[in-house]
Amino acid sequence: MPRNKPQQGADEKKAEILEAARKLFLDAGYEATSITAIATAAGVAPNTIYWYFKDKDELLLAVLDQLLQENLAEFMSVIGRPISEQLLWLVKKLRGFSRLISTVHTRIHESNTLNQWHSQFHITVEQLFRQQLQQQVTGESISVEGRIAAYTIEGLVTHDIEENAAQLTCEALASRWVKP
Amino acid sequence: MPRNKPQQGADEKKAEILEAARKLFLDAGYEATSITAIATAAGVAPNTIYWYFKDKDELLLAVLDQLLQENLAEFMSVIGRPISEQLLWLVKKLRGFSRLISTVHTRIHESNTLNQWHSQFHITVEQLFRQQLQQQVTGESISVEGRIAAYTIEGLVTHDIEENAAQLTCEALASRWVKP
DNA sequence: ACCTGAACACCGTTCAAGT
DNA sequence: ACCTGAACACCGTTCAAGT
Repeated sequence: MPRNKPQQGADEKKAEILEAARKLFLDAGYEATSITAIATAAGVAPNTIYWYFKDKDELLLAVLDQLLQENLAEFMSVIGRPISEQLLWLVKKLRGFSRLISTVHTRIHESNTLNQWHSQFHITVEQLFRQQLQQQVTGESISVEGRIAAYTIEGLVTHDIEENAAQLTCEALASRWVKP
Repeated sequence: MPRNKPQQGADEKKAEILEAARKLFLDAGYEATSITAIATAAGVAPNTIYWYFKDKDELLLAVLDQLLQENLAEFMSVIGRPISEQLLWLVKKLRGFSRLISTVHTRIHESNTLNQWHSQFHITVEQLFRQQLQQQVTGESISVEGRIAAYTIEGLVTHDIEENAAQLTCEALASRWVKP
């Protein structure tokens, strides 16, 4: 005997908590954002959050999933352009999440689920690179080139250097892949 | 009128605290290590630590300084070898500190002194690369190549992939810098 | 099913007091 | 100068109790 109206407003509440967490995580960073702060912003008691999310890490995971989904779609639209432009676009885009990216790398060692998410993320990203490098690079070095690109971009993002230097670096990366 | 014996055993105590912190930070990570745990390992009361160090970040800084000094000297001895070997040596060496490296990147946003230390560290490292690339790469791209190398190594270290993949990546990096 | 008040164990840090 | 007991404000999380 199924319930047709399980609860109205419940999913909305969860969305509100997630939205509050997202804003605070991006603005102040994961570490500096307390559960209490999220609860206050969402208009609930702190422990209410634990009805919707297992713990603070699962809240982070939900935010990451949301950000990934949004920006992956956006990235697809830029895929036709020259590779150096794609790379620079990625760097600029990811700059907004640099704090969170560092947090993920740190919390990998404390949260197993976050570790899995991160691995899956890199697999996804490197597959994207692979597709583009397929016609430009000899077979055996594709995975290596993908890694160099991924790590360099990660470095450019998390070490926020000047925009000009980032552009030069992206061009240098792309120039590696022109066919002889 | 100078004191000749300012206090005996005082510097030793500080060294003991530092040693305890270093071991715990490397074994369990900075975040998972409480001041109380360090104090217990050093045989003092938790608040005693604050007589020797301003806060937990300054303790981290002291550990980093110590590790840097030791391993910089060690690195000098490998400087004659082929570049790809140097890179792989670096990766293997830094693997032992990967947790701490991630922590530094995260805490940059919370601690100003740590931020300064990190900037200075990258300047030092890139200067080392620059010296070696000087004879192999055209002048204008030296800083870019140094950055790619530094970030790739950082990625190899913090994403602990298989040793073989790391080696291939180091060789690919080095092969970029052979003179035509 | 959904939400909360109260409590728990812990955290980094401070302060007044001891020697 | 060096060290500590006690306290402070806070943290993420749990639990019994309410609706």
